Amino acid sequence: MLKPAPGASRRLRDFYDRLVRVYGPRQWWPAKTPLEVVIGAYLTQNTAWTSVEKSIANLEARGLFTVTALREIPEAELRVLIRPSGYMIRKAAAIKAFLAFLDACYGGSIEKLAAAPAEITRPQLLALPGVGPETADAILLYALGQPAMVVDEYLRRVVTRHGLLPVKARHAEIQALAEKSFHGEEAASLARHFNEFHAVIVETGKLHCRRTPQCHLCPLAFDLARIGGEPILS
DNA sequence: CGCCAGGCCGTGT
DNA sequence: ACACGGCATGGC
Repeated sequence: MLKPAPGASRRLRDFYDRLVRVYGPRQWWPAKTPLEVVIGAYLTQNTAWTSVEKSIANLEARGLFTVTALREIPEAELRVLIRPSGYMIRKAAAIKAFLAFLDACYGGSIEKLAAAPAEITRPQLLALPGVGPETADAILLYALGQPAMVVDEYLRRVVTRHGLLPVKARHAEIQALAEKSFHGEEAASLARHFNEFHAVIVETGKLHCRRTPQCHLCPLAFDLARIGGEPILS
């Protein structure tokens, strides 16, 4: 088991607090309805949000942001509409699989899905094709309102490059560290913090270069590293 | 042009 | 158990 560095959860909490002070609060997901959050969560996998917006506009124009409409549109047509956001074959199949699951297990109702406990729904989501931990937790948090911490590539870069966790750290370990950073919070405010954390991480994501192995060596990250006039994680 | 984007999955060690 | 390549498209 890879151990976090001493004080890692407190340092990550400080980082979060400072990010919110500068970039937040966002209380977030750029979508109008829970169903639109779900679709967006699939479409944005390894894809720029600007590309996702084109697909969403296509779906919107066809009135497809209802369970009924999405259920009825042929998969081949769905592919064409989501083409701008890439991986159209996989993503169309995955979205169709979600609708089938929603129909089979929750009567086609997002509300019923949201009412079920995450201990049940998270494994169900993870069993769907095209749903890994980030997509599952994004759906749980932003579409279903449940306290699930979303761990993405940007957060991974932050915690590993600033030495909070070893570079080998697994997804679950990063998630555990992030959740521990909010230890002692009221259950109700947990979802609000998780929402805000992922929101500001995405907001500043471009500052964590893909190539540069050390944040403090990256010119862009250097700006981020001085949030509030002092090093964020040192 | 080449790299990157709010991952996930199948395959080979 | 883990590393690695493929998946599609568009923006910069």
